[in-house]
Amino acid sequence: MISTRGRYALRVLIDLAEHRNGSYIPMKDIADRQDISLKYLERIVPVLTKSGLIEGVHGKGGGYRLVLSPEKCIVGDVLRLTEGDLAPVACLAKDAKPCARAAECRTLDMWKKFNSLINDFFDGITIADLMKSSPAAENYII
Amino acid sequence: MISTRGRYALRVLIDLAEHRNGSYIPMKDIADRQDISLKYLERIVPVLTKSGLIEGVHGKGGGYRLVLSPEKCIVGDVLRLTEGDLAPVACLAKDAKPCARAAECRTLDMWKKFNSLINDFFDGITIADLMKSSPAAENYII
DNA sequence: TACTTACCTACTAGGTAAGTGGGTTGAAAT
DNA sequence: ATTTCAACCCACTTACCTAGTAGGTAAGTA
Repeated sequence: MISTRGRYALRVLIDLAEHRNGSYIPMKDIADRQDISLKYLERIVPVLTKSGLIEGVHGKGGGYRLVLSPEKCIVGDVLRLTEGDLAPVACLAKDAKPCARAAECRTLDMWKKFNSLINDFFDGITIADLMKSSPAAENYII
Repeated sequence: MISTRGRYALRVLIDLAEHRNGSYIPMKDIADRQDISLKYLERIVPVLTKSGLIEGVHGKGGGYRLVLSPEKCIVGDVLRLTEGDLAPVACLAKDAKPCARAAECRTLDMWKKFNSLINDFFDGITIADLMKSSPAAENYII
């Protein structure tokens, strides 16, 4: 289940992309437009700044700006950053302790394939894909 | 994230399938073999009985037995039963209240496609696929 | 009657989600 | 220099969920 952290982060990036004009956009504007608590956004957004996806400047006239173009901004990266992990089961999480039953596990292979499916799906979508009427993964071949 | 409920349920069904000989298998045997708390399994399993996937008989010589053949036992059904829902976002859950922003949401389409991807993936796998060395979704075309 | 096994309800400890409140730091405008 | 604005940081809260455990009852067989 993708939590509000990941979903809100995506909406912030889409908003930044759609209102992109070179200047900085205050998070308060985005919070108002997206109808999300400003305080909560302030807790979510720093991870995007630290990873270099967006940049923020303090003070009057400040705010946030996309660093990458929307075409280069991968949804999978955003979700992995904000959600911590996209692993569908505990044993595939990045901090998981090795499972003693792995060798005999009948389901591990399925979880691994599902894990790849998830990551590949979101790595195939960019913020640019989500702008406008968002055909999104329209061209994802299934 | 698939919780232990869903994962344990699958392991119970695989165990039942692999030890299937017409008689009833006590949950204690499965709990021992799978190294899962019997008490916890007793809380998870009734939903499988109620939905008709397995049947349980009381008393000595009792236990559980698969009703369907492993080939007809769909992993997607098991997970939807035990996890309640496989929806990746709150707004697509079966008890979700309608979202006021749905018409203008740039991400809804992506979540819907992801939702289909998840359900289709698990609906394409049966308990029979998971038995033995479990090539699982080896033949799932991506 | 004794034993076994499914089945049921209530309870608990620990963790996570989704925020809120109250600040501090940094930069621009006055 | 001072005010103003906005990013940034940290502690806290409320509610809910996960992964169990405890203690039974119901139903069937030996």
